[in-house]
Amino acid sequence: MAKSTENRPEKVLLNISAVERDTGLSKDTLRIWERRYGFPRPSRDQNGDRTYTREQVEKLRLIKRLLDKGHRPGKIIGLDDGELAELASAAVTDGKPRQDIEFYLRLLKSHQVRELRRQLSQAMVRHGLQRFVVDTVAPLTQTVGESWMRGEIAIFEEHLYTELMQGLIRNSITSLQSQGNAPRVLLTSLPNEPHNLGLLMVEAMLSVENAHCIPLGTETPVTEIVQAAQAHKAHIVALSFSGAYPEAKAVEGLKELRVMLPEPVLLCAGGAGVARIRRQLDNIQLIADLEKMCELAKIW
Amino acid sequence: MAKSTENRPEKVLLNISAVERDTGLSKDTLRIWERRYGFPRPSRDQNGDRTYTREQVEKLRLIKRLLDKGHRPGKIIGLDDGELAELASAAVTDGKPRQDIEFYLRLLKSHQVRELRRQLSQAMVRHGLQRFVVDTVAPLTQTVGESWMRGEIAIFEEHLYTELMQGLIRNSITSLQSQGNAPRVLLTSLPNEPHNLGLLMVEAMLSVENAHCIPLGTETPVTEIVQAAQAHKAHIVALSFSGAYPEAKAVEGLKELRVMLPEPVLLCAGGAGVARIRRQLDNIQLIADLEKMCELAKIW
DNA sequence: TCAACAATTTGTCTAGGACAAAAAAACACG
DNA sequence: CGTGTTTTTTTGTCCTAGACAAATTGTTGA
Repeated sequence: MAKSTENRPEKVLLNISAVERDTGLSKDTLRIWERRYGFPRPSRDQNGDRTYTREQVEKLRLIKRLLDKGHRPGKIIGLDDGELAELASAAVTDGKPRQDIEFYLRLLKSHQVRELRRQLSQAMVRHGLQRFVVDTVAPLTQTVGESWMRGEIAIFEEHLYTELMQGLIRNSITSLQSQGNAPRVLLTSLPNEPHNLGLLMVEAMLSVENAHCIPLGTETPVTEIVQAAQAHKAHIVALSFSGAYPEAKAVEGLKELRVMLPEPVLLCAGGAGVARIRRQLDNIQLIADLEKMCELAKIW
Repeated sequence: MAKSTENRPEKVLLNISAVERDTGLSKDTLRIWERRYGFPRPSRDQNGDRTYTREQVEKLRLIKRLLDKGHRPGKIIGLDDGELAELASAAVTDGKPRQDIEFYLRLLKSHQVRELRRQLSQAMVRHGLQRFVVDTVAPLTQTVGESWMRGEIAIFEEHLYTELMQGLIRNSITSLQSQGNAPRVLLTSLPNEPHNLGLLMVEAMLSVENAHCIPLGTETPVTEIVQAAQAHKAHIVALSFSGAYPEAKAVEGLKELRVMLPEPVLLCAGGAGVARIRRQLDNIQLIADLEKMCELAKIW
């Protein structure tokens, strides 16, 4: 049955299944890359099964991230580590540097989690939830993502950041319960879109505006979203798409949802994944930034 | 490239990739089941690719759940829907029915989210966080899962429940900050294990015991876990596995992690996914229930 | 400048064979 | 009658290698 990983004490080698798990690249893709581009070229164990080194997996992860940014496999899989790193750095946003953001990032990098939480918590109180989300959480999240790509912070640090931030925002939201004649907003993402932070930011913004949010978490199938909208008599359905989400899939999913949702329900989509979409979609609101979402809710 | 799901308005058929995603059964497994047992026998599209019906996917999901419960493929693939439903019902926990759990479940089914939150919140205050987690959250979560299996609640209702419960627990945790000489516990799950509720329960239990929890969220690659443990000088690394996680993968991942972690770090694994594992693993603590985890932390 | 068409790139699907690990069954022994 | 030990069966994952549609890029013509 399971062809388990061989545990050589010195050199830990991974089988194809483990690499799929750690990189998000399917076994089929790994095999065909090897056939076409000659990388990765794993050695074989005594059964003839592929065994990948740590270095190969690291490089694969970087490549995956660059693919998400729009690069093409054929162009970047032959590049050596230095050239890849260069590409990763090239993608940096050119906006003016923000001192506070840099400060938070330093705290994250030096693993001072408590201090980071304390500082962020203070900032939240000082500026109010909405400004905090727009001016701090959003840019900081983007900066963290970019730093990760440049290899300046590790995945686990990004995880830790996400978890910490979720805790902070969730905590403020619970104290905000909508009252009176509030619009009901269903919040979720489509399958294969696991990022929750964007949704949480929207929820925070809307909760301040006294909207009644119904968060379904991430990765809800289309049919289920429709059922949920019906069951909770939602006025608005809002979806989030991260930059890694394929544009075509997003459009496809949104159209499908629009057809299945009752006419009067407002369908919104936001996040870096829809910022790229140029053409208009009938009866679908593409939200450029968080504040626009609030205006929509206010109109109700 | 991507052979995307065909969206015929009338009959929605799924390709093998979508079925893998929705059932958790690998493509290889789906194909070999078809070859060996004759189920599922999908029809083919114009390209000769397998196309599965909703009914087939439903049955596969049920079978998957039964496998996780300990049944064997050869014995149960072949049974018709009625016999499977019978098995599923037979698998229901035989403990005495709990009135409160049933009550919460009714609230969830009737979409009275606010009332559900209010009631749960009250129960938490009344019994304290630890008892609440052990006596209410754990069994309720299990019941919700079982209800889903029997088709009694929808996926979106399960999503809503998870989201609500996460909010509740996270909220209580934030007020608990460890002090003094506390053991540092790293909490996360391996890639392909997205369930966060179990981790959150553990975090709640441990936080009450004044442990210093470092939650990394879900799906952290093995190498990152190792780095994180080092960076935060963790005394304990705790992983969570849901029932759907393949046993072989769990064992494989744990062994790999054990090899790479420094000797003195205690490695623990809990959740329904490890409850099945019988044989002992060297230097790996398999945790049967939440309270055991606390005892381990107390020893520190 | 933009649309239409052609070429290339890329990921996923197919088939069937092989085999190791796990589980079950059969067996031997006290 | 239990309890180790060995065989047999079950089961999932790996392999190779070919095919092809969808996405992307490049080219042509108005």
